[in-house]
Amino acid sequence: MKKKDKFEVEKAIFQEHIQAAGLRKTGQRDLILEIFLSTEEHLSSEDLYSLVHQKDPSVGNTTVYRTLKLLTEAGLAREVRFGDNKTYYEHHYNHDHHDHMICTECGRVIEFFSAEIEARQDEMAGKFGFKPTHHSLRMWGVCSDCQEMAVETTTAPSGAQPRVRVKTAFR
Amino acid sequence: MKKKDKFEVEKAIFQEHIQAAGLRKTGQRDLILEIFLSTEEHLSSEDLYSLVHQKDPSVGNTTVYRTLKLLTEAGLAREVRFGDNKTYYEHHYNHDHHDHMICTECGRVIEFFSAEIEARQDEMAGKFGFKPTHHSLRMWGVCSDCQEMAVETTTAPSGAQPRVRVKTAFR
DNA sequence: TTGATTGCAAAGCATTTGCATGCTA
DNA sequence: TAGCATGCAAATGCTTTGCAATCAA
Repeated sequence: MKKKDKFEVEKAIFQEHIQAAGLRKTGQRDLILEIFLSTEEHLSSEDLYSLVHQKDPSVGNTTVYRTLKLLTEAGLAREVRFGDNKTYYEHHYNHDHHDHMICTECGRVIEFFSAEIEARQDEMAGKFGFKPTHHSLRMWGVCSDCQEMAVETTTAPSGAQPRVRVKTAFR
Repeated sequence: MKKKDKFEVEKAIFQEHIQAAGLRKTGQRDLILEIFLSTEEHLSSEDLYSLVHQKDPSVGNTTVYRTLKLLTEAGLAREVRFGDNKTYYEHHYNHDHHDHMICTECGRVIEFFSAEIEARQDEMAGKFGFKPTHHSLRMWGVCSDCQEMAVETTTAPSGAQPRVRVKTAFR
């Protein structure tokens, strides 16, 4: 049996978006998409550009910007901002909605989700007759690792932590 | 009895901050603070600059930027971003913490507060051993006025709305 | 008098745009 | 072949910085 492409669904979505918009499939777009999908991190355009550049130095900066915008329109990527005046992109397709905690010491980003918070948000919107399309909740502070460092403890990270995906921005 | 300055407390705080940091009181800073305090809106540096410029055309753009930063440090102003890549400033002293709903049609900003959301946030942070210093919750969508416009109703805004302060950004 | 403050112009930075060339459909 | 895509350089837009002149303490 032929081995299936790990990202075939995402690629099909992109393909569909491309065609629906009367655009064209190109080697650059394919490469950028491939690398974006294989990187489970919050990437700035610059980050992605340097990864792409390693594989194919002929690809230009502008194309990465333009393609990221395309991926966002296609619903494959989502823009996020962490306060350093850069736009980061994260996977959007098949990824649950979540919010972010950003460590101001090390730049680590913790993704979390609270159904209760979401519910209260909708409730508040309803009170004002406001129809929300999307939202953004971010908390800045100090992550557990950086707190430990600050007090110079040697205690090993203890016990069962809640499930969390940790990523790093602020390169 | 002498009439008291409406903003004497804020001015005293600024004065104190100025002195504590070994800085100097100047006419420009006084004017900028005065105008900032008298404007109950979300102001970009450019907005504030043009207001200041009307009173005193000799004040420069840069000074407004620098002073807004100073006001933020002094705890009198708070930076907010609504997604148009500008930094807005709102009053911070003696103003309750709140979050924002931003109408993507007209730029109207609705301030709201939910103790429950705040509590859930702290709870989530606690789960991850994260010590939050501040946070930002924003919802984008369509405000009630713009929804009415969209469906071309002539119904007058009905009934008792929750207390809300409405401001406008995106000038 | 000393050193902070100011305004101007220039520089920064992330991102966008104009345009000639290249390439997909 | 038509016209979208690309890469480069230049342009943007907001914000910061360098610097000489000014001004507060």
